[in-house]
Amino acid sequence: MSDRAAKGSPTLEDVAREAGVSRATVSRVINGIRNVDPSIQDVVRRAIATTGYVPNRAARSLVTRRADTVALVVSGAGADEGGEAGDEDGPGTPFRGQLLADPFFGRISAGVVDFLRRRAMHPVLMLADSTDARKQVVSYLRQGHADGALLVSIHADDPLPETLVAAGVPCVLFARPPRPVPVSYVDLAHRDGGRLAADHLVARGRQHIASITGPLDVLASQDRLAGFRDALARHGHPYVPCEEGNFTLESGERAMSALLERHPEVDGLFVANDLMAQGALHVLRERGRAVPDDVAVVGFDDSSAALSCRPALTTVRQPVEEMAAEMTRLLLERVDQPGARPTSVIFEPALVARQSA
Amino acid sequence: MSDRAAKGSPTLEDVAREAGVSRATVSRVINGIRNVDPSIQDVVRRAIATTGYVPNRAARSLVTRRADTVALVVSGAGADEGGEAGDEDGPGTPFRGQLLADPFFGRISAGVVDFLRRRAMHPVLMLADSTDARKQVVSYLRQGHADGALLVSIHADDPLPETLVAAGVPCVLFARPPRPVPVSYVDLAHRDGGRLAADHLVARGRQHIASITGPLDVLASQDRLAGFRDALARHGHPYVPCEEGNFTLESGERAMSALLERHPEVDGLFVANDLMAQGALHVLRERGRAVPDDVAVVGFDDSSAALSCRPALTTVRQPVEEMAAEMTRLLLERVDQPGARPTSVIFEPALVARQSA
DNA sequence: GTGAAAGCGCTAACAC
DNA sequence: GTGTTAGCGCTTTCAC
Repeated sequence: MSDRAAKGSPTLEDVAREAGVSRATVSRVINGIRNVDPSIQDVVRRAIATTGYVPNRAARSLVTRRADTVALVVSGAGADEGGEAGDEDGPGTPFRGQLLADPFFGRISAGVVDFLRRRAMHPVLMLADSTDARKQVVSYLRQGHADGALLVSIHADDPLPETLVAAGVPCVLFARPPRPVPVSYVDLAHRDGGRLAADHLVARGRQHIASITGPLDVLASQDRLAGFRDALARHGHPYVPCEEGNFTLESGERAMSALLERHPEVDGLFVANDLMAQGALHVLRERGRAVPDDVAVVGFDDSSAALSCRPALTTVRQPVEEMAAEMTRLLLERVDQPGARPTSVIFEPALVARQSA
Repeated sequence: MSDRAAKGSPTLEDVAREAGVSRATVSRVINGIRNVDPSIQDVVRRAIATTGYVPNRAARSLVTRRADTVALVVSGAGADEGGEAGDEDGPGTPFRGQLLADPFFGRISAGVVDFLRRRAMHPVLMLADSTDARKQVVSYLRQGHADGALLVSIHADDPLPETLVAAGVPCVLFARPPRPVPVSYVDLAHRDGGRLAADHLVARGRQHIASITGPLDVLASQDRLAGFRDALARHGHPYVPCEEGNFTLESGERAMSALLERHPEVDGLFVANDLMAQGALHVLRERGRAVPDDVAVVGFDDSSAALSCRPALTTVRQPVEEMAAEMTRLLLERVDQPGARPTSVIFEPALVARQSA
């Protein structure tokens, strides 16, 4: 209601004068410090209301040395082209927006935003997809505009985690870093996810089980496959035909075609993410293989793609929003106690049974 | 490299001492103000390098009264449940993350981030999906943490545009507000989009043309339909069977079923967004109607859904990233000259021909 | 062309 | 329990 465009918004001083107390007292009331007489609290609160006072963040930050803001950094390697973020905008179109347009990242943001706003905080969105952009991120953080960084790394060879840690910036990663870095992270028990998929396919009576994996230089892909293989071995399946994809729909189609060529007998399939699974479904339909009757398909992520497929995808759910919330909690904790040693929190996946398997 | 965790990072004072000049001079060099002897500039720059100085944003903001940050606000009405943001996470699951997980919103973020970072700025992400959250947004902006707001409104009855304008917060909307508000916005020429779809279907020789519309309380839906109808009328089609959806996949399926029931003769279809079109495709396939031979389908948006469909969707492309970039440009302009009167910038859609029509 | 000095609005010792 | 006071690090007149 009050006019922000006016000469100047009211300051602590104004409120203090109005209330007939000192700035310090007003400050105490605002910051919820006890030691203030209830009746005076009332007077102050009334003065705040009548003046329309709003604290100035810059002034506060200057003295508290806190921005009360965190950065949400989506980070790739030198070039572009997303991995898990492989929601392509067109064949061969290395579209810049790719990373952010990925619903997977959207789920992360959702978890972060939802957690932060309870603390009246909000994330600053940053894209670090080039050397330059990475420098910008570091400089931005060093300027103190944010108290720390939530880092979602797309590429295995992303240098940002190390850079940030070296610069002394508090940060928490969304997944275990490929190279060991003394930093906190949240992650999924990807192996367990693979096991879940294997158990489900076996329970469905599948005999010829194969997999379309993610890029094998990504830890998550390796782990999903390893868990899947181990569980199958335990069920008496010593060998799992595999085809490597890169998390995009097109790569799922390619991998499915290749797999069908080499192993036409396949009747059970684990695909390392939903988007590739959707591609696999396309190819199976073209080839006249019924899903789930001829081939049972299990995806991974439980993304929106899983729901928009027909048949709807049975898939391994990552609790991405919860993971993101926990990542945020860890960061805030770390900002409060910069000394503490890094921790990790691992989440369990769950199988979501739909029509495809 | 320098240790941020150390006692305190270097200040202007430190640099000044190192360079043997005054704070003012260092400040001038940093802010690129002339009137500084080139040789002294060099000395200062060297001092900056050796001290590892980084300006403190809070201190700067305090005196410039600029945050050099903008807010990107995704705003719904009281409850949740997205319109254009209808990328549902499950039938009947009013998932909070919905809005942010929508690739449409992702494209907007991408455009915004991409534009801002050239100015070394980054957006603060805020979700305003409840009365409380809306208050938080206003308060946050009034605290001066951001210089203005980019507003992406999902619902027709969103009160935020008016609130923000009334509070004197510079802002720019992503689409024309339903109720007249003196505020700048960018938008698409939705009517032209409808016309594009109509012309294309007619050119493909379709005789029985129908439409699945978006929610008709949304201006964009109305305009897309109006443009579509007008163009068809010009081609001698006086009547267009319609079914209303709500931008979700499921609603597309429902609408398609209803349409097929009432108008089995349909051979051409315009769907107001790609996600509903994907749903329509599912139903058509179930019913044994070949696309595009039996029924030609044109979508809207050119989202990732259009590419993940089979057949791939012919659709009307919105240049969302460019629109978002322009929206950002308008906001920055407005922040610089708060007096200027509002403007609007309307973008033209383009037909992207793929397999479905 | 450069320096000195006055704040920006707030918090946090420290006195009382 | 409350007021006084000293800055936080920066920009920006205003002298020189």
